[in-house]
This record gives sequence, structure tokens and C-alpha cells, in this order.
Amino acid sequence: MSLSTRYNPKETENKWYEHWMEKGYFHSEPDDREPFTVVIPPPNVTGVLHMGHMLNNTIQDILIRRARLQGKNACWVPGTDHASIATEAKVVKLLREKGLKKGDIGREEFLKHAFEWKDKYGGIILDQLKKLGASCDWERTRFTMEDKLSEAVIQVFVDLYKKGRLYRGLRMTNWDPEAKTVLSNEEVLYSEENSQLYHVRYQIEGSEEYVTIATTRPETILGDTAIAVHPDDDRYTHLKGKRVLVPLIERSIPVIFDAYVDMEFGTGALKVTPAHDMNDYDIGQRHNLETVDVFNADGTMSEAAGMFVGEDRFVVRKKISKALEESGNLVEKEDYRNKVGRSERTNAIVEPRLTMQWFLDMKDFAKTALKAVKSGEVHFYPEHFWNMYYSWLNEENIRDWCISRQLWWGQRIPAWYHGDEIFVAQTAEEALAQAREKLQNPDLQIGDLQQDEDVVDTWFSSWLWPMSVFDGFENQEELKYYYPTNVLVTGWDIMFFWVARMIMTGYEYSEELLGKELVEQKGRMPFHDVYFTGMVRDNKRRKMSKSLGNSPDALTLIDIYGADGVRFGMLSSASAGNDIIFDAPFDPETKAVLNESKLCEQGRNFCNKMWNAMLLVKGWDVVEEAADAETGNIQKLALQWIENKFEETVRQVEDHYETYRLSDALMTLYSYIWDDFCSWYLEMIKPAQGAGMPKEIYEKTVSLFSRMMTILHPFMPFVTEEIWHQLKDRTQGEDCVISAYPAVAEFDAKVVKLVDRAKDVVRKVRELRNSKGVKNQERLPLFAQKSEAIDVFLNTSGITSMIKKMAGIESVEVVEDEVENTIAFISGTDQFYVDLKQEIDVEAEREKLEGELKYYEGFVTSVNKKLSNERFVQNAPEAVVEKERQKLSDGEAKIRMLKESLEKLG
RNA sequence: GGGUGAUUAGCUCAGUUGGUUUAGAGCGCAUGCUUGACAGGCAUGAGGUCGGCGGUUCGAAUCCGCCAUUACCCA
Repeated sequence: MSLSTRYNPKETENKWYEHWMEKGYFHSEPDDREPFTVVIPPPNVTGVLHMGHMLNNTIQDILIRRARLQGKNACWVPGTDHASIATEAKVVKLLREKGLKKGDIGREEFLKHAFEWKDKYGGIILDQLKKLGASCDWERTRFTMEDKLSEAVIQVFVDLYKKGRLYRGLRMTNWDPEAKTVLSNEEVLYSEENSQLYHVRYQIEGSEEYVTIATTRPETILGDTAIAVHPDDDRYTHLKGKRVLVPLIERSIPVIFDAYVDMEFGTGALKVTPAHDMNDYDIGQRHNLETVDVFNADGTMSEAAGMFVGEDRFVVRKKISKALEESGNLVEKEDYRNKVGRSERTNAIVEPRLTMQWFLDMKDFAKTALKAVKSGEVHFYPEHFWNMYYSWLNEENIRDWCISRQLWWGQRIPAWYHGDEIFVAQTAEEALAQAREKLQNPDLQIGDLQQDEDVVDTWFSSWLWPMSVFDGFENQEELKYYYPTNVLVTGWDIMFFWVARMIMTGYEYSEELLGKELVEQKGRMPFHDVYFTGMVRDNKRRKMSKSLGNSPDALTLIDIYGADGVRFGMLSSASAGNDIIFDAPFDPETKAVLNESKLCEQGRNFCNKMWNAMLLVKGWDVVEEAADAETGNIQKLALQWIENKFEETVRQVEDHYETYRLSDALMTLYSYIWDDFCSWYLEMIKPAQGAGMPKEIYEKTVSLFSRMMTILHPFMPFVTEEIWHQLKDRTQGEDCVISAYPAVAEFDAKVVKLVDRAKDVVRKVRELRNSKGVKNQERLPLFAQKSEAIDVFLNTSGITSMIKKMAGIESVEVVEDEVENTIAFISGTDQFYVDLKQEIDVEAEREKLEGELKYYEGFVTSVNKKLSNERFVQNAPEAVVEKERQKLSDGEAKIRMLKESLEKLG
């Protein structure tokens, strides 16, 4: 069967993924082996695969596949989260298209629709991950809204309430008028936007005098309950005890004095609307101001506004501006830029609103979470993310977490109300029992209690993820084995939403669930390491997102370059924590992003390179002995070299993994395979036309090739599996995905150096050939200046033959003196002359030699400067000084050789 | 306004506690190759006073300070 010279990912990827699945390689059950556990950052059910997912999941897959190859019990738990707001918004929209309204169909019916929607679309992203090659244990796929995980959420809610860490309170919250729910601080995104600053005058009661204030939100004037000025502001001291009239509605409100006011801003007078501004609310609290809420939940004006009732806040802004103008109270209107907060999910402008919500007291949790990282029990990669983490969790900045959401899609808050009494319990029955006892009323019925209408924030379920995916709150059988997980791979943008909070629950519950003895032995942390990935950005450094349309389509990229190619492309530019500028080009005319990538192309080409190397090896006829001794010697030398170099590479790759330098690990393998193995090793051992390959060399080459595939497998799983099988017949179940990962071993650095030295001679000859236009086919005589070292070097078995073969040399001769009409070159500290079989351009040669001489003279001068410095010789480590001495003598030797050559040129 | 990172070749990035011959890779570029695996290839090469200024040190791309540019986080 003849194979194509092009590697075809489409033919292999599905085949191998199915094979792996059939064999159940990705499934994990607790056993005697050391576990290696990773839980996926659950993507949104509403999501489709994007570049961020690709990066993040490729990294997880690399870590998990390597662990599997190392013989650990690798378990990667996949799943999705229910994404309250985003999903509810989608479902509401879908229903609207069907002519249905959420409010009309009721909670239960709505949830039925939502689950239907989730069943239909919620798994798309997981299927896409399979295309990428993700080796998740799909039998373990979890969903944050499934029954068991929801039970855990309720259990934790009840527990925290009992512990006194949850409370309900009336607070200023971020309100999303579109989703009609409260948002946590983290769900509000602030950005500078163009707006206008309205200067409005308020008449002082009982006088013709006015006070002018500046506001960006004139519609809130209707909710003003005071005007505030700074106590030290001389301009306003005369207003003490005075009142002013709110324009249009003529409400009389007091002038108050509060140091919060910025005297420099505007006129130094501030309108106070406690119901609609966080700071105003605080001022209101201090001065016992009335709170007038002029908005409805959907952002329209409420009855309390007294004007424009039922009209949208932004329509009203325009109308009120006009009304103010007409009444002569609009002093000025200027263009202005200010920070506007928008809902992360709906993009609606967030309205500060006073609402009754559930909060989690974060003080102790934050301390625990800080300690976990500070103590090193949880390790961040890269470490500098500690700063960001600290700034959020430290005592001054930490805020209580608002966990209730005015939605239906989520776990309903297990709190039942009877008048002012609150009963928190796992079930309605338990709540009823509590109520009967507390109220001393045995006749009380469930119907007499009112369950909280709200659900908890989605993150209130995901913070349990590392425990709940193993059903840890129900029984601890699996948790005992898999907890703590090894590493969490996630973007730094959800460090607060998720990472910190998982650490909190990890420390809060691991001991309760697993017992003191076990956690003291294994640790309380949910994961040992956190690998923060960067954001994937476009070439203008904008975060890639669907809304910007600047992200190439992930699946299309896989289609074009193959999953391995894309994995290579993603990773080769991804050092830990740094953002990735993904090089997808834009169409200059349409400005649309193109599904192209040079980096992925490089990955695809790499697959092709390996594929062709495999074809070459497979194509050799295997014979007992090499055709001639010279060839045999080169092959033995080459094999020794490449095997030792392999061990060196394994060592380097291992070091890179230790510190999560995955792209370095990949590049190390890339250059080993492409440069060392393909460009040098295969060329060195390649038999002459028609000659066969000795059995020993052949088998060792295939064995090495196989090991290369294993060590590369975590990065590029499909092509490595395919080549692994193409290389030789394998027994049933002998697959690359579960082969033995090369262990770090000793290697002979001398052999590696020896061949590297010969390679340098070859390269120098090639360079001369190239610059003088000598054809490759032309076989040239080479001479080496006699020295003890050169004799040893050239007499080493295989070296001379290798130089001859690789550089197109017909003979190598050791000489005492320079040979006429040759060009000299230096390799290391050895002098060579090559006969290019052409007249030498003496002038050009002299120029070149003089250039080199100048370089080495400069070099020697700088080394000399160091060595003649007493303090250097005294203070620097002996090894460093010794190295400098070596540099000096090498440099001097080169200068000598160059000078001799110049003299001979005449 | 407070903080964190980045600034190294035309582009995208490495450079692992300061010392591996006065800086590496990939892409791009240039020159030459219809080389019995591969043009998605081979060989060779040209590109950098490591953002600027000052400091610490025997020695700085690497540590410190200031400045500039840029991205992000928090208000």
C-alpha cells in the first residue's frame, strides 16, 4: 500500500478518537495508582467553542495525557455550568419568538423549556472539545444544575446559614433592568463612554437665589432628597439650614454638609439621590434622608417619580432635559466622558438599586483563601497573579458576596418566609417543621409559607465543583481518592469569580467531608497548582470575542490545519499567563477575520514533516550488515549521538513541565525532531542508493521514533498515534496514548558534543560552498591543520566519514602547513582548509579574514578586561573565572590562526 | 487616582534565582537547490547598541530608581 506524501489529519483524527473511546482509555476509576485529577472549568451551556477554550483545554489535555502516559490514574472531569443570566436570557428570547412570556407560563413551565433548551444546545461545546482531542472522562460529564449538584448547593446554603455566614439584607445592589436581576460587583463591566454633563439650578426656598449642580443623570432629579456641599466650602456656608426646591416637581429638600463632596468638581454642590447611587445612599444613611425610588425594575419611571411614569429612563433623560430647558433651569449642557457600568451578560446599563438580597459574609473566607496561596499550599503559575489575588481579597477591599439572583434558571434559594420570620432548610417540610416549632403553631401548613422566589448565583454552584463532581457532598468514596485535584487551568479573568471561591469551599468543607486524618495527609486545598492562561487577543490586542467578530472560527481552523496543527499553533505562542496575540489576519476590504493562521500552518507542516520521516524509515530495506564499513561507522556514531541527545531532550522537557513552560517543552521537542532527528540523524544514516539498512540501526531508529511519538503525544495526540501505528505492527491495545513515557536518564554529553563539533565543520563547508557558488554535487578535498586534538577527533570512528558524507567531501587529509589555493576556516579551535576547485579571490578573502580578526580581537579585549580586574578574579566563582580563561585562550588561538592565514594570503 | 504586567530582529515571542565565547526561536525576507521522505521541502545567509536615562555590581537584557509608551486590574 502506498501512502500519500501529505499527512491527512481528516483521515486519522476521527478514527483514533473513536478508537480511544472504544478502549475506554479516558475513563478513570479509583485504584492503587497515584491519581492525577483535573476538573474542567465548566464552559457555559450557551457557549460555542472559541479560541480561549481551545487554549485552555489544550493545556489541560497536555497535562492529563502526560500523566496518563506516566502511568498515573488520570482523571479529567468535563462538564458545563448552567449560566443563570445568559441562559435565562436566551430562553426568554426563544419563548418570546414563540409568543410566550415568562411571567405567563410560570416557573415550572419555564424551567421545562429551559431544560429542553439545555438538552438541545448545552452539549455542543463538549462535542467540539472532542474534535480538539480532549481526553476527558466523558462518562463523568457533569452539569451544575443536575439534581445531585443542585442538592449540594442547597446543602451548602443551609449549612452556611446555620453557621451564621449567610444573611439577608436591604442593600444597594447592581441592578440589570433588562434581565431584571441583581448582579454581583464582578458581573458589572465599566468602560468610558460619551455622555453629557447637565448643569441644573435649584432654587433656594424663599429667595431668588439658585444653587447649580452638575449631573450626568438628570432623570434621577425626581428622586433627589438633598443637596450636599462640603462643610469647608466658603461659597455655601450661608446655606446652612436652608432648603431648595427640586426643579419641575418643586419638592422641598434640605441642603446638607458632608465631607464626601468634592469641592473641585463642577460647582461643588452635589445632588443626592439615595435610591439611585451607591455614594448617595451612604450620604443618605448618614443624614437620615428620605429614599425616593423613581424607577421600576425594568428601568421605567415609577409612580414615585411623579412624572413620565412608565417611560424608559433614557427616553425620560431627553424629555427631562427639554423640560428643564423650557423651565429655565438647565444652565448648561456639555459633552463629557465618564465610566459607565454595564451588565456582563445583557450589556444593559446597570442601575444602582436598593433591594433585599442574600449575602455571604466574606471576611473569614477571604482570610482563608489568602492564607492558602500565601502559604504555598496552592501555587499560582505565574506567581505574580498573587498581587491581583491579594488586592481583591485583602480586608480593605473584600466585600460580601451578593448571591441571590432574580431569576428562575438556577437553584432556588431554600428559604421560606412567614411574615418577618425566615426558615432556611433543605426541604419545604423541614422549613415547615421549623416554623411550627418557632411559631408554636402545629397547624401551620406549607401553603402558609412563602419560598424565596430567587435563585443563587451560578458561581455559588461552581465554587463546589472540585468536590461536587465527585458527589462529595453525598458520599466521599471517590472524593477520598481524587481530592485534592492536581491542577486547575483557567483564565485569570475568573480568578475572583471562581478560583478564590473554590479555594474557600475547599478549605471550608474538605475536613468535614473527608475527616481530619485524610486532609492532614493530602491537604485541604481543592487543587495544588493553578495555571493561569492568558487571554487570546487579535492583532490589535483586543480580546477575541464573538461580539467583536474578531475571532477565527475554532472548528474551521481544526478543519483546515487539523487538531494537532491548531494545538501546536495555540501553544507555540502561549507562555503561562501571558496574553496571546493570535495571528489570524483580517481581510483588508471586508475587515472580517480570516480563518487563517501561520502558527497553525507551522503545526500542520510539522505533522507533515514527521509523516514523511516515517515514510522514509518505512521505505528502507532491512539487511543484516551495512554495505560498507564507512557507512556502518557513521550509522553507529549517529545512533549514539541521537540517543544521547534524546535523553538530553527528555531532561529538558521534564524541566519545562515542572514550571508549566509548556510552549518551551513543545519547542524543545519540535527542534529535536525536526532539526536533530530529521535534518541530521536521518541524513547521516541514510544508506546509499539501492543499499539496505542494517537491522540493528533500523530497529533502534523505529524504537527511538516511537519514543519520540510518545513524548510528543500530549501535545499532538492524533498524528503521533497514527505514526506510532504506521512505524510497525502493534499488538492489540499497544497504543501510543497509553505507551510508556520516557523516564529521565543519564546521558553521555561527550558523544553529543563530539557530533556537534563535526556538524559545525559540515556547516562551515556548506557555507563556503554557498557563498562561492560551488555546486553540491562537486566533491571537494578537505585539509585539517595538524594538532593533537584534531588527530583524536578525526580518528574517532565515524567522524571523518560523517563529515565526508554530509559536506560532500571527497577526502580529508591532515597537513602540517596551509595548502595552496584553498580557503581556510576555523571550527571551534581547529583550522581547516577546503579546496573549492576554483581561483581564489584574494581580496575578498582578505576582507573576510580581517573582519573575523577584528571580531575576535574585540572579543579577547573584553575578556581580558574582565580577567585583569582583580575584583573579578577574586569575587566571581572559580568556574566562571575558569570559563573566562578558556574563552581567552580560545580567542587567542583563533587570532593566531587568522593572522597566519592572512600572512599566507600575502 | 491606586496597583500589576509588558516594552528584545520587519512580525509574534523565548531568554528559568545576574556569568554557556559581545542575545535565541518561528514566521517573513534574500540566495542557491526538479538532492529518490517531505516545495506543507532542503541548504545557506542578512536582520537586534535588549524602550530611554541614571544607579547597584568585578560583571546587567536580567536587580533598583525615574521617565516614556502600552495593556489590564481595582476605585
